[in-house]
Amino acid sequence: METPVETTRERLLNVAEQRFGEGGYEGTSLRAITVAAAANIAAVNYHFGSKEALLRAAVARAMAPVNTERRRRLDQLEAGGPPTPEELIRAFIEPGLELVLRRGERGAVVARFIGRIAFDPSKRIRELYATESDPIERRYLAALQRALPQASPEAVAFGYVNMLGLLALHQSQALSPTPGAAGVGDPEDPGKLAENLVAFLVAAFDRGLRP
Amino acid sequence: METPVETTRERLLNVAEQRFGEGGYEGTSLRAITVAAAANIAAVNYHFGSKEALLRAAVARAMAPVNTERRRRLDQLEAGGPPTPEELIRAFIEPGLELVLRRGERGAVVARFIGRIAFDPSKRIRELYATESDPIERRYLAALQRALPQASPEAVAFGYVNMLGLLALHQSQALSPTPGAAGVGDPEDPGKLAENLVAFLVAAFDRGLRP
DNA sequence: GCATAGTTCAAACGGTCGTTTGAACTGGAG
DNA sequence: CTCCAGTTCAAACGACCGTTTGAACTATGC
Repeated sequence: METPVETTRERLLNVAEQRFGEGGYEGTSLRAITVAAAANIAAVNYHFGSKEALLRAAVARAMAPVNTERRRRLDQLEAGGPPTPEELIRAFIEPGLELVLRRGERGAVVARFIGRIAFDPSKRIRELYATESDPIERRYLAALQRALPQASPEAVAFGYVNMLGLLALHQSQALSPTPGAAGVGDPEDPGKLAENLVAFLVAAFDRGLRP
Repeated sequence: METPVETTRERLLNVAEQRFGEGGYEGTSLRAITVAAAANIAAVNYHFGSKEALLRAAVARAMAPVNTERRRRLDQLEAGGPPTPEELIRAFIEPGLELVLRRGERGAVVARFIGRIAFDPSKRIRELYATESDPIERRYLAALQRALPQASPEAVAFGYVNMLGLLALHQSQALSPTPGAAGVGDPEDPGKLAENLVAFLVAAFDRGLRP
């Protein structure tokens, strides 16, 4: 087969999601990224325009498969009867965990990167993440509301924020064993983490949302 | 009464928790802090020794009343019969939300700061937060395990991490209206947020932890 | 008044930051 | 071979970073 040579652009994106996920946006310098990517310092501005544009491109590339899978599952669910809360929660959580965690080291790097971005309280980064995942999130919110007609819109939004936050938490802890909290980010069986998280959230949604 | 003049040291701590909470540790410069505190740039190194030491001092000061209140509640609970999961969750969440949110703007600033620190995936900052809250957290973990004897230690730790994460999430969103998720960080009634969060977590702990 | 410990100050230290420049290289099209 | 658009490169830009210095100020005890 032909040799799939990594372009400078791809190497920059790979290293960016590794370093940004590890040290955060402000805590990672372009020089650290370009050195690790075996690229010239000017390459970032040539290919992306700025440091922030590199972040934006990395977020878009990392989120694309997750969003695609979520859309696919949501389509499939809504094609059948009205989905249950559990089905919706599963369709949201699993693409975020399995899809990246099942891909070994590289997948965990992507997960940590996504989690850290989704997590970040900084205004600029929050907006960046929001624009990337806004449309699909609206669909989930609406579907959740239909599945939980007895809950107020505020309660559904509250549950959704919590689901998003917990997913980001466990994503950002990929590659972080956190020995105090055993079994959480168990790299041996990411599916188990997904099951635990889904069960936790289903219980909270079903009985923990005040009307 | 005597005029309670704020010392330079206090002003630095006040501004530090505001700016660190807003822009993160790496994203906030000592110059920005000292200017806002009407102090000389050298004041930080004189009073604290370094930027990181300033962060450490700010974390310690902000967490102290929360930890004290948690200890007090835990003592009180354990003086009576064996506490229920709900009582334990309440004793953990409420000091983190009410104690700071009930104090107006300043309290919200402290909450955001604590939440952001507890939230931060960076190694150095995680360790800093851990040393500050480790002893009391061990007590909570042990008490939770006793209150949930049917759950495995891994499951209890998983629930605990989620509780910690959701508290940090809502703390860090103090001062952030997040219009999409209405009612979440409602500054008008922080007690309501505490109630919602406790109910959410109690349901998850009671029925969402796999054995 | 004077010494002294505590605090503040302007100024500068060496380093690193994101970004820009213009020349050098690359590989395919004409 | 020539040309040229695309890419890489070393070098430098001004700005800002955390930290240090040593002198100046302040207030208290003698």
